[in-house]
Amino acid sequence: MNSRRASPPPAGKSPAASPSPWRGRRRDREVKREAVIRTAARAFNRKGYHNTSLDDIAAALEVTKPTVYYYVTNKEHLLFQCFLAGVEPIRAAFREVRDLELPARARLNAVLRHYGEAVASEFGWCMVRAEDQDLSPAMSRHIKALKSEIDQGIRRLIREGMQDGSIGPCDPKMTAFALAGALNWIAHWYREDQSLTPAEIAAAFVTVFEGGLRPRSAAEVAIRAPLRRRVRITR
Amino acid sequence: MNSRRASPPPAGKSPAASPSPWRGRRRDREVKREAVIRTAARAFNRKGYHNTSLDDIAAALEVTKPTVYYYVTNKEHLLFQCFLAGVEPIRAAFREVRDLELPARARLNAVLRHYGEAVASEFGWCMVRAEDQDLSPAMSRHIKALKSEIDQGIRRLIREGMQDGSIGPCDPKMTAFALAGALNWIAHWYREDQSLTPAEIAAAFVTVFEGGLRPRSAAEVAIRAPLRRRVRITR
DNA sequence: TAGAATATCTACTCATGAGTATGATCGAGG
DNA sequence: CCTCGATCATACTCATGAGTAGATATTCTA
Repeated sequence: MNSRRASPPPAGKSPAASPSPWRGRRRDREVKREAVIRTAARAFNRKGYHNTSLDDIAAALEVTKPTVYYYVTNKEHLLFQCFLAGVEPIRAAFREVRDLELPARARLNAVLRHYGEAVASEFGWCMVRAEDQDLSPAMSRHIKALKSEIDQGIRRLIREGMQDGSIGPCDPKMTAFALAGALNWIAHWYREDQSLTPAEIAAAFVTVFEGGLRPRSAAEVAIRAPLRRRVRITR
Repeated sequence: MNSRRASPPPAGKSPAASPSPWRGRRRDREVKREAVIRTAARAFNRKGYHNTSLDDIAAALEVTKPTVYYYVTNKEHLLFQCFLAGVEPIRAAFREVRDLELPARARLNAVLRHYGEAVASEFGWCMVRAEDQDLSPAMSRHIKALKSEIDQGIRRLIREGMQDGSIGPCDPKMTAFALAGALNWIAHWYREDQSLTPAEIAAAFVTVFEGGLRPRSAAEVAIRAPLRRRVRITR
C-alpha cells in the first residue's frame, strides 16, 4: 500500500547524502556492504525495525532484494551489524579514556559525551533499540554482553570517582542506569528535534549530570522557597 | 521459529495473577475488557508489540481471537489502551501535586517518583514504547500530545524551581529530557532486573537527580584527585 | 418459555514480507 | 574476444498474522 520502489532513478526523493555505490558493478564489495548497513540503519531509525522490509531497503539503494541478501545473510544480521556500528564508538571511548591521568569524573564525562554522540548518530537508534525479543538467542547473548560491558564500564568509573573523591557518594548501579538511560533516550527524540547538534546535546546532558537539580548553596532554598502557591491540600 | 502458543489449556505456564474472568459468560463486560488490556500489556512487555499476535493474547486468556476483537477494535487500539493505562497515573501525579504548598523541587520529585513507578508498572513498557511508527496518524497525534503534556509539565516545574530557588540554574528542556529519559529507560531493564521494587528504584533515581555526580564540597576534589593512574596520553 | 441480546467459536480471507531458485549480465583475465 | 566468476534481477514459495463472516451457545427479559 505504501512506498515501493521509485522507478525513475534519480527522482530526487531522498537526497541520499551518499550517492550509493551502485552505478555499474565494480567490485567494491566492502563499500557496498557498508552502504547496505547504513541504509538499513537509516530506515530502521525512521520507520522502526518491524515496519521496514528488506524490499524497502533494497528500494532505497535502487536495487532488488536478492542483491541485499547478497551482502547480508538476513534481516537479523543486518540489525546486528547496525548495532555493532553503533556501539563501537562507545567502546572506543572507554579505551581512549582508560589511561588518561584525570580524575574519574572527568574520564566518565568524556565517555558520556561520546556515548551521547553515538546515540544521536545514524546508528544510535539501532544500538539502543536492538531488543533481544527480535533476535535469536545467540545474537541476543552477544548484544547483551556488549551492553553489559558498557554498563560495567560506567559503574567502574563511578566507583573510581567515589574513591578519588571526584564523584559524590551514590549507588553505582542505579546511577549508571540513570545516566545511560538518559542518554539512550536521546535516540527517541533526536529524530524529531534536531535543534541541537549531537555534541551540544551530549555537553548539555553532562552538565545536568554534574550538578543535579539542587542549587549550589542549599541555604538559599530555605529562604526563598515557601511563599506562593494557592491552597487546597489534595486528598 | 521460536515460541508459539501453548496448546494444553492450563499448562501451568504463566501463573496468571488474575485468574481471568472467563469462567462462564456473565456480563462483566468492563472487567473482561480490562483483562484483555492487561494481558496484552503483559505480552507486549515480554515479547514486544510486533512479536505478539492477537492469537497469543487470546490464548493467554484462554479464549479465541474473535473474542478479543469483541472487546477491542484492533491491535492498534489495544496498544493505545495500554498506553493510556500507563500514562494516567502520571497525569494524576501532576494533578495531585499542583496545589501543594511546597517548593517546586519537592513537587517535581513527587512527580518523578510517580513517573518512575508508572514506568516500572505492567503498563510501563507500552507507555514508553508506544511509537508513532506503529500507529495511525490520528493515534500518533493523540499519544504525542499526551507525552508532550507530561514533558511540558516537567519543564514547568523545573522553571518554577529555578524561580523559587529550589532548583539550580539549568536548561529546562535538556534537563527534562534527561530526567524523563532516565526514568523511561527503567522499562527496558526492569523486566530483567527486579532486585528493587518500583518505589525503591524511583527513590534511588530521585536521589541521583538531586545531587548529581559532583561531590558536595567542590574543594575536596582538587585535594584528592590527581594521584594515581598509569600514563600514556592517548592519541 | 419464546424471543432478543449478548458472548463466543469455527473457519475462513487476504496482504505482507522473509527468504530462495534460477537464470541473465557484466567485467576482467587469459 | 571468450570464458569464468562475481553481481544482480525475475519470479517465485511459504509462513504468519490481522481481521472477518457466519454460525452457535448462553443469558436476560418479557
